[in-house]
Amino acid sequence: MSDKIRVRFAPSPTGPLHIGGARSALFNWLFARKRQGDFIVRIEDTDVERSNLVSEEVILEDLKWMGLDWDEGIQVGGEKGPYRQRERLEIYDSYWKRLLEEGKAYYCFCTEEELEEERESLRKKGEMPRYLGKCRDLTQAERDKLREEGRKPVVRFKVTWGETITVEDLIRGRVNFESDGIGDFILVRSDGMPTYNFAVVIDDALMEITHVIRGEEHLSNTPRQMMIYRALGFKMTSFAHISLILGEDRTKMSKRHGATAISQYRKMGYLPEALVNFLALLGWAPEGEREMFTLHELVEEFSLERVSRSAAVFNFRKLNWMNGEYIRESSPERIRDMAIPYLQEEGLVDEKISSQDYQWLKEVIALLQEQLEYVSQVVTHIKVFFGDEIEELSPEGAEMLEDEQARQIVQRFREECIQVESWDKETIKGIFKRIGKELGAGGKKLFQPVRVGLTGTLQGPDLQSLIILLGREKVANRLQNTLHNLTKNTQC
RNA sequence: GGCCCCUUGGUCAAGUGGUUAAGACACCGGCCUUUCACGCCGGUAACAGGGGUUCGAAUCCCCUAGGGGUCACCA
Repeated sequence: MSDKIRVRFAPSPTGPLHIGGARSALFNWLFARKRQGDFIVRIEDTDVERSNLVSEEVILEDLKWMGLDWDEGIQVGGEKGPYRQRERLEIYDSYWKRLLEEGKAYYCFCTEEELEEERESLRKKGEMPRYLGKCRDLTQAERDKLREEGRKPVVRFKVTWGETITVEDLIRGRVNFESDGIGDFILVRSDGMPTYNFAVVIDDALMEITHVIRGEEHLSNTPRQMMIYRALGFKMTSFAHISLILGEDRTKMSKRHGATAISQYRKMGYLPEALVNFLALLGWAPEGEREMFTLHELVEEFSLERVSRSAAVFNFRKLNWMNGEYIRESSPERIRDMAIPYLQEEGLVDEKISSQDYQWLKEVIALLQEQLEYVSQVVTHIKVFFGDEIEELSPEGAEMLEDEQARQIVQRFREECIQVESWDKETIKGIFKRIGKELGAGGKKLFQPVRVGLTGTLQGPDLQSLIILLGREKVANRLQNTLHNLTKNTQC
């Protein structure tokens, strides 16, 4: 045994990996990597009703997608396994039996109704609803009798009253709790399954976890867990409770605030490094003013001391900005490859892409990528590159083409396009030059009519690049169609 | 309701007794550009309130208010 730091991420596989869990995992991972410690992933699946293997898979995939790896745990193994709580049942058994023998725990036969009644009356008195220990002093005979009646007992921890439990939290400092406010809590359910508070202690202690870094919602559970550590004579771990992530209405982030699952961001085409960078900045701040960091750089910068105590609102706009930054820095090839599935889904490109189209797409993406916030947006931006007709003539565009000269420019531009021998930037430039000279137009007056004729709007990607990538045929067809529709409309 | 945590601009946040109270997103303005976007430059905007302590408080203490979490045979 060494003084090596060991931290863990212990999700319960009852759904996808959420923003909050992802950030907890990230902070644990960063802490481990920074301090050359071990990062362990354990599955907390004692909730038989809700746990499922699919969720487990999804969570693990999302962690990997974020770039997090683990030294020990599920899938990779290790000496302190197994790493799925359902496979550790015998281990828990030995510990709760020991507590029972030492008189530190006891069987409780109370029914759900009895408990609810007790809670309700305490609530009415303005006290903390909790179990007051009714079954603490049951005799063996009484227990046998209740068992014969068919009651299935739970095992409760016997809380010592009149005690102050102090959590030395690495982020929050000292936090005191009175044991009188904590009722005898359940260690083992009537079906023999350990509860979270019990299993988590056994696992953290046996896996020699040195630092428990988790969400603030666990802070009030900590005194219970500390009591178990003590009762069993385990070495206490350090605790660090990170603040919650809130939605825009300042309540705990949930589905109604928008996308909360990591997989949703992945599906929308967010880059993992952007999401990770953004998450790192929620509740933690680096030393300088820089805020773009790779995972590797985050490891260098990270420290628990700079984790903030207050809750943070998840700001989608900033995430989008940051993701856009990462998209702009990415190679067109990468963004293209990410974009293809969305384009296929829209039917814009074939399932099987020719190498020519593949190349073409790269150039199109290179033009588009600066305005993307996330990759799936590509399907709307890329529409201008498809079809022989413009999607829709905008009012501003229509107004522009009311001008006689503008229409002439479009007409002439089309004619030149058809006649010209080659199809490259120089050629297109030459056409514009010629027409400009011929009709005495330049700048906006020269370029915008063509843009409108080609796209229907006043804005879009660089015009010359657009023309090249559209190809001669589409350019000619679109301009003709636009002109045709225009005259048709004016005649009516 | 009891217990616990939190409180710097709309949002993320720096700040740890003396600062013109950083920076980023968003917003507004300007520049660049054939347009949009990108980029660049600039601007609006904050210490929840009240008491102390101190020569001096965003920073330390107390109270109030507000927000959040938690009180399960869920984690």
